[in-house]
Amino acid sequence: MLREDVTDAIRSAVFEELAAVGFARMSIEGIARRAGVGKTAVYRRWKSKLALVLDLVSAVAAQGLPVPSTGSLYGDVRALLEVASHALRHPLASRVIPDLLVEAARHPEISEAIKSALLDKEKGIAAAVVREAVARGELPEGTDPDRALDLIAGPLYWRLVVVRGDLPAGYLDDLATTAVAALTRDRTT
Amino acid sequence: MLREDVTDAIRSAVFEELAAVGFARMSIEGIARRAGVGKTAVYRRWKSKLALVLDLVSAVAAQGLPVPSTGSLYGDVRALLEVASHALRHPLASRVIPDLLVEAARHPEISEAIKSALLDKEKGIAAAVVREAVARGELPEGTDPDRALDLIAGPLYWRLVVVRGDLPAGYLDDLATTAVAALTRDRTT
DNA sequence: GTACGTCGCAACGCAACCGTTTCGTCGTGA
DNA sequence: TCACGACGAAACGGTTGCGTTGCGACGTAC
Repeated sequence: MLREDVTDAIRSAVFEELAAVGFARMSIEGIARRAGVGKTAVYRRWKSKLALVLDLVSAVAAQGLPVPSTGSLYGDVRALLEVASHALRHPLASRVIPDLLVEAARHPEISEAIKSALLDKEKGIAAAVVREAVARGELPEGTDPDRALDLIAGPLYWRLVVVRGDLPAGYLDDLATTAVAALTRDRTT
Repeated sequence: MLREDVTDAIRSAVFEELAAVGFARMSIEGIARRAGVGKTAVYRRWKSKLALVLDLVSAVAAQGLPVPSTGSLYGDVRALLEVASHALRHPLASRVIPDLLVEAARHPEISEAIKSALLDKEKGIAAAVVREAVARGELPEGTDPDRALDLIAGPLYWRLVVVRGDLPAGYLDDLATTAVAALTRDRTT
């Protein structure tokens, strides 16, 4: 019977190592060292570096993302931004997420895992938020949820991850207001 | 006298290698191999992998970014999106840029280089576009150019780089219209 | 035509990591 | 009490890249 505390230590080490050096530089030896564990213990559980990371991603996926339902489009969007901004400012996650997104361009398995663990769920959430807003009459029928996600998540990701700028007080409120206005506005001209 | 054709071959190889395997996995041996050149030729010119990349980035920076001046805010924004979408869909640049942006989080020198070669220039362009729009009366005084850049570049970067989705016909027009509307709208409530 | 510097190539010793195997220890279940 | 299996540690041979060195070939400037 594999010891669960060892398994947990390895999982944490993978996360930390991923944040520290990135997927490309991450090594099994480094993970075992960080976890205070023999390489044997790692290889007994996973067969490769890739398998370790895929396991980590699907573990994150399993815990799911909260689906906001505040009763208003603004409230839902604001809640989405709140959650996303926390993730993108988490000291470890803020390094791991962009790193894996970039690696996904080179590894189909990572791409697939990230897609089903994160992007598809976000798309689903956006779709749900849009659907409810349409039902409430806040948005016109036929509103494109993918475009909605671009407008909601894009500016935040750009600022926090790409530019790595700060988040002034009230900025999330402003982004939410802006996104709602952009979605509400008739897409004419 | 160093042979210029060799220098050029190395520079190209760095760019291609960066796109193929990323900064983390890139090796001097791989670059020399790809350039069809001895390691000696590389070390005679640059002292490390980092120096090679910094040189590449500042070479890109030197050629500068076009500053749009179409006479209207929409025209300028649309032109910005056009240029950015080309860069982010270029088969090599679309891999190199996100990779270096992520590496920048780990290497202050890369961060600094990218910042002065790309981000600061983009901010400058956004500032110029906003300034002219204010002068024309299209935007209110005190419009935040950083926020403007978030709203213009964020959705596009999210779609092309993060989600790696497609770009439907008319999408850039729509993004430009949306961004202009978001900027124009009085930022109340 | 001679001298110099760059060229590609190959080899150097060193370090890190690969994935595997062996070993002695320890904890648990039968 | 005993057997079994997971544990950490260490070593294995092999691969890759490091940064350096020595080599003979080539080309150009003087």
